[in-house]
Amino acid sequence: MIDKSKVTLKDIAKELGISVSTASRALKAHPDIAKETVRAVKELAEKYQYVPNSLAISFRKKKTFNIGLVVPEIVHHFFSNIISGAIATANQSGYNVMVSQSNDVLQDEKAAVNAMLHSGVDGLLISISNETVLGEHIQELMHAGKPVVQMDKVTDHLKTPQVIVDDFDGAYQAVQHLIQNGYRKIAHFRGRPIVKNANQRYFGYLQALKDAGITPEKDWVKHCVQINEAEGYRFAKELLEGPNPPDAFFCITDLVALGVLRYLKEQKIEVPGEVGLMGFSNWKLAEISSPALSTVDQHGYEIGVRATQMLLDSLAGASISSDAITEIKTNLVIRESSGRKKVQQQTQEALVGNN
Amino acid sequence: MIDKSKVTLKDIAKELGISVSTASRALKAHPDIAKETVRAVKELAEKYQYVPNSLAISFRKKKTFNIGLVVPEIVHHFFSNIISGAIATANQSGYNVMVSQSNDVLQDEKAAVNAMLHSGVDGLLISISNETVLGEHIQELMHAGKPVVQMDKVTDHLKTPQVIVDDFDGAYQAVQHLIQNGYRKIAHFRGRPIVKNANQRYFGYLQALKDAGITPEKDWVKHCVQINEAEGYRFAKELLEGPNPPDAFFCITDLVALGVLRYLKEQKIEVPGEVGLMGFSNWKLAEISSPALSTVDQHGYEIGVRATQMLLDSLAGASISSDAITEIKTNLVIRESSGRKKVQQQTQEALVGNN
DNA sequence: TAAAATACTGCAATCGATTGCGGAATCGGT
DNA sequence: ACCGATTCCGCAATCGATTGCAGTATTTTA
Repeated sequence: MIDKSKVTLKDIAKELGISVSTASRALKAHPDIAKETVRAVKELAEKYQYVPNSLAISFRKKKTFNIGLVVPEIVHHFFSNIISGAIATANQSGYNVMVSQSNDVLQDEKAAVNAMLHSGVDGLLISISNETVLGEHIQELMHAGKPVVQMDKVTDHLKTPQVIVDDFDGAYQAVQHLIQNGYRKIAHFRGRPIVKNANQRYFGYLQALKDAGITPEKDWVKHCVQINEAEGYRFAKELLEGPNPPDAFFCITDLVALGVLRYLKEQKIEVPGEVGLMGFSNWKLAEISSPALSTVDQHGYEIGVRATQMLLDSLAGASISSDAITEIKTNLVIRESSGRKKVQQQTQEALVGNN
Repeated sequence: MIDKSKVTLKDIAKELGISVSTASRALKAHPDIAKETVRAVKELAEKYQYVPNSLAISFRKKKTFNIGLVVPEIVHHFFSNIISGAIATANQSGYNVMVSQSNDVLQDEKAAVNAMLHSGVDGLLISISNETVLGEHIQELMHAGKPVVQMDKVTDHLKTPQVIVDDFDGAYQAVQHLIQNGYRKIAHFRGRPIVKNANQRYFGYLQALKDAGITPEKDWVKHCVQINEAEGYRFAKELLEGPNPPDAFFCITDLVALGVLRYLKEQKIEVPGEVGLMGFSNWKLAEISSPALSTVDQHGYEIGVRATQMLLDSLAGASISSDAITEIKTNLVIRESSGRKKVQQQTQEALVGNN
């Protein structure tokens, strides 16, 4: 019942009494081959459902039509979107995608990258772990002639094209939006300083304040150790119970923002109105929460698409300059949590000229 | 700078003035080879960082150490957990995983499965699309001698091992839990009847009612056309505005439950207390919502792990009976939304004997 | 000392498809 | 009838690693 026996060129050649080389050429209608022979070979190939052995092709051409994809976490809205976009794009061009994750652990990332190198991927898409700095393991792969494209979490130590989120601009817009809605005492719960994205968002936050003539308040910037809901809750409580409470929060991620929101709701603080809130990433969570969370969409799917296109182009022979940086613009997703601040006496004048 | 030139056995053999075959045997310390030769070869291999060409090995052994994984959706909490578990398990055994998605479209699934077949995976893990019935494309792969394991969304038309969620029991427990907390008028927003999982959950719901001596009410079972938040909202509104409102909702998925919750909050209906609510799947959403949503965890990661283990075993030569069904038990995640019903006169007697 | 056993090593085929090159057959031209 | 051109096809090498088998030393045994 089992039909392991795949038809090979040899089988076809033998049945037709011709050589394997002729059969091979006939299948691609080489001009050297008589039309009649071509016809006969193609007919038999059709009849036997001949499919060239891809392993043999890979071996000979030194090309597998597989690309590798390594991200810190698969179970993560943003990254799974990247994966989805990458796979869709790769599949369209006849490539398959091998996926692995680093769990933000350098050792795991090395293992994953090595596994991919040895399994013979043609190229690699990677979003590096928080622990990765130099990326020698990735260098090694590049030395083997495999093109690499970095996505989102990148390091400049690797001379590869990058497809990244414009975190700076995303943060800038988010904070600007809060300001335009009347909030001026804006806190920021940021990520770890070794993560470039976290810094960019922080800088965007600062710039937006600066451009609005607002002096940033050191105490309102908190470093999240964990990026989770509890952390948002903790810092919100700390600041709002303190002597100098802010009137808005811009959080590194939606999850943190929802922690803030939980505290605000517990304290029966009106959101929006008394306090404004912005997240980042546009998780499903943000859409469902109540009030619905305003946030910044990073277009993960598109990042996957663009990065894969670059990789495929470079695989197709295009010479992509190794310092090409593609910045994908974010867009503001304005829902409820960032709505207009209720005007009170002491802030009324601050609103003049804004809209 | 680029070092495409990989060292081959031939290089090593030439440098040592021995034959390729000797070099090959030396590397695996074949008893025929003199210790001295073995030493020399291993030393040189080390020096040149010789790595056997995996493409050549694959070609010769007809084995790629790649497995395929096809799910309906990558960007989905449950499936991305499956993927994560599968990859972790496969990697541990030196396998890489090629991932693709069907988008619940049969054509896409066929394309994905064919792509994997042709790229030479050793086996396949699949969660079929809603449109897949017979799965001839998967049959084809099985005929080519590739083992297949089905996960979660399965069809009995394919004679493969299955690793599935015990949806019946999960639903049973969820509904039982609502009953134990005093709810008796329990509605169910179910999924499409062609999806086996949806039916199992429905049957579990019915059984739990029956075992508690509750007669199911036809009108309280609604078929979700889309599995989304709006659908939950819509049906909740319809039932609660109707003449015979239920006092609890068991939903096919957390997302639908959150739609219900939104309506309940809008109507200032107390949750829990007046109305109890259970979701299914344990998305991140459920944890964050307020009140936090009680739900059923499906252990996606473990499903990925178990299915992959079966596939690897069968790849390692173990004969897995083709009708082996591994049912992964769910577990109840009791949070807030299913809390005890407030006792009112007309239902008080119904609670006697329950706890 | 010759024969047999032992210890090493290499030749060549194999996996399946591709391709440079040379050879055979047919045809046309003179 | 002979020679060059054209048409069509196959041999053999190649990719890199593996392995059955045969062959050559070297040592042991009788």
